[in-house]
Amino acid sequence: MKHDPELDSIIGYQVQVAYLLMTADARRVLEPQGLTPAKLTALMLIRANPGCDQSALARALSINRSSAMKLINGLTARGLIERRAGRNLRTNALHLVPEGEECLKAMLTELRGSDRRMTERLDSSERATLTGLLRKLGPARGKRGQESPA
Amino acid sequence: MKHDPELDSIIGYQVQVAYLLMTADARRVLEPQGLTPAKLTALMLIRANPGCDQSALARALSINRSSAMKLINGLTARGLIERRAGRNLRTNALHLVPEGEECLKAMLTELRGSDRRMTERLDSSERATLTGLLRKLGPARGKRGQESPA
DNA sequence: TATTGTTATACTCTATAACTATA
DNA sequence: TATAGTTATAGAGTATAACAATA
Repeated sequence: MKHDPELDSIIGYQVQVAYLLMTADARRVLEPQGLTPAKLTALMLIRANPGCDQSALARALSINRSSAMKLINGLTARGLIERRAGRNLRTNALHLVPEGEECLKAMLTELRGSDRRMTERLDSSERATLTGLLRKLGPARGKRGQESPA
Repeated sequence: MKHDPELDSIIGYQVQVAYLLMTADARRVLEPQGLTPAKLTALMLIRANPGCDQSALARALSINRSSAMKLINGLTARGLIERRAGRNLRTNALHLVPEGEECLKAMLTELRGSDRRMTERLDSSERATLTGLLRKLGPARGKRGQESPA
């Protein structure tokens, strides 16, 4: 199958190709533990914000409350996190349980290994340049033009 | 919600953040036409390979035949492509219809506009550097180490 | 035998809408 | 009133398994 060269001039397409390449290997190493990048991100957020409630987690993940429910139910059923009593009677406080802490640490080690393999053709200067340029993506803010970052 | 700084050292995470940022705007501009990045990619492949069969398209998109069926059914129902008689009696030949050509051109214009907005903080030298570095991602090949790019 | 298109079925992730208890 | 958690339901997108027709 031929590939349309018109796509090569679209940065977003190049980013997508890179993303699919990187995420495929990340998913491969997380799979034995039944985790996905999204679930790992949730665990990281809970570790960084112990006691957070479900709605805050949902907002941080850009998903809605009911989607977060399924995610949290799954992580709870897997024995990685638990719901404790929250600040008041209508909120839950999310916490990693010890097995969740261990699992997360192990998965981060795997993920770093994957990341190292997938970036081994870049030297440390190139890595810094790449992450710097990636962070400059997104609409220019602060300009007096039309504001859209709603 | 705090964000774990450990993620910042993982290139794959930075790529994912950039991907989500870019794809969100791309989806926004494609949505009025009922298209997604995946559907647009399918249209591009069919345009670049007129008369290709469904299985070849599926392989190019890294999805299986039955997933490709749904995709092709959707694009056909939307009046963008059609199945014609193929090289033999068991293959279909996929082609864009005139409305599909027009729609694709319009969507590519929208997509380039989105891409320009999302990369406006990069000058042309930085864009070239970014795409060059993105293309260097992936496991090193050609080394005499363990071959895994199966 | 292997491949193409197809259908049936199921799983994951996401969403909306509505309900309840609480604030 | 507004918010947190929950449940039911639905829609994409993907997959596997099986089948008929054809190569």
